[in-house]
Amino acid sequence: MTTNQSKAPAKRDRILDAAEHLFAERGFEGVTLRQIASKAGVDVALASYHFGKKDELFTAVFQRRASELNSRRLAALAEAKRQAMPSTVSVEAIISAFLRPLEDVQREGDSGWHHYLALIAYVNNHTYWGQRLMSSAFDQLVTEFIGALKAALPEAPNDKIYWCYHNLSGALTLTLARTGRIDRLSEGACRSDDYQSAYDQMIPFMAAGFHSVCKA
Amino acid sequence: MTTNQSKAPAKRDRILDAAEHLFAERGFEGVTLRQIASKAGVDVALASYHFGKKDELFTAVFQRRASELNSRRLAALAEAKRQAMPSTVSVEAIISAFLRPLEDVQREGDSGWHHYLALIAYVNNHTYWGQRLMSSAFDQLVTEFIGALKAALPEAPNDKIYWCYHNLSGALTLTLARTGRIDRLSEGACRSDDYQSAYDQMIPFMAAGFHSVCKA
DNA sequence: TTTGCTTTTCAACGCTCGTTGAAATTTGAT
DNA sequence: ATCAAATTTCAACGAGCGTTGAAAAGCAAA
Repeated sequence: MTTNQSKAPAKRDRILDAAEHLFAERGFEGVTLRQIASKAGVDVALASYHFGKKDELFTAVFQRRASELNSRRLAALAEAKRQAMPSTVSVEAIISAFLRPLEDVQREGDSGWHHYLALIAYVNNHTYWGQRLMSSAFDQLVTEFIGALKAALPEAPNDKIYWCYHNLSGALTLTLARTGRIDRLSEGACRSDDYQSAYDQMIPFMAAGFHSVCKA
Repeated sequence: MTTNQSKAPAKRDRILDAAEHLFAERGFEGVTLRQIASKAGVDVALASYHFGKKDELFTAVFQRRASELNSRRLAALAEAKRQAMPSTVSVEAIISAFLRPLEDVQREGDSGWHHYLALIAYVNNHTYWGQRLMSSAFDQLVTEFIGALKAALPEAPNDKIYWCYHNLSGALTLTLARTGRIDRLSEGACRSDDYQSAYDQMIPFMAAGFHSVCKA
């Protein structure tokens, strides 16, 4: 029951990995514990033993990587502030610090991060889970970035900042979902899994949007 | 079996309404046919009689309002083109023609459109349903708007146009999902159901983004 | 090797699911 | 009023669900 240290059983993590993959692909109700256990090579009862109810497993999956992602994004924001010294950091640099860590973990990491980011997309668009999980995992981080944006756009009305962040969050969420729709619409000119191109254009796009809306 | 005309049984439509509401709120697997039938005040077997399998009911719900929405958006685009004559229509006017009809149906209509737009958000972020339903319902319309954007931005690279549309689509999708997240983040300064404010800022935001990315 | 504790499996429970065939009811044309 | 067709309900099916208590296996200290 204590947080296992040196001798962590591998099966517990394999359940988290399998659940991460399947929840991201098919959502909470679209996956059964038996499918998760089967993918993890484990008896179905083991998931209940380690995590309790199904929704507690879902929560555990979601929170597993949240703090590391927050650390990376905060580090990127701090680095942007350091580089901008002594002036204030630009909107473009803030957005870059918000997005590039996602590209990083997706590139370097195993497929776990890949599925985790798709899971964020699922949760962020989901009323029930979004209310419960997004706030506890990411509100503090988002508030930090919003504060930086307010400093970079001192004359912006308060609500405009949040609406602009909403635009950024929505575009990002659709990117993370990787539905393949842009691939079909563009007849192959764009690919859902081409994160670099996605962020290369998204950063100047969103910066221009912020400046356009937040000037008055 | 023929498409019923003058004397349509009301229960068939009540099933569609109930399914629309519940599918939009909880997704395909998050809703049972018994819940739908109960909400419609109807026996559970009636859904199968009218629509066949559960996924055929889902498809019927999604396609019911698609063509009217397409008509409204196409009319708005045609009107924008007419007003711009003899010059070409602006990016901002194109985006407005894409978004404002959504605001219109949500304002005038019964709650059916309200739930339907949330259902679009669900489908658009869903890999399985998105692949199947979005294309058949909306690809033709989107291609029409993309063509207008290409005409308004003649020097824009092809892939940049699609990525910009992707940003627009993502922000719109999160708006339609109405998760309430922006309400909490902004501590009430913004409201998820304030469509007018959402579109008022989204239109200039996206127009500035398009111009910024699609110039080279 | 024994002992105690954690991890894992086994077997089963009570429930709800989507679907269906047949019966009952409603409807509309004659 | 009759009758055939469409609609709606009824009752039940087999399957799969999440969850659980007890048994089995693994493991580390003595």
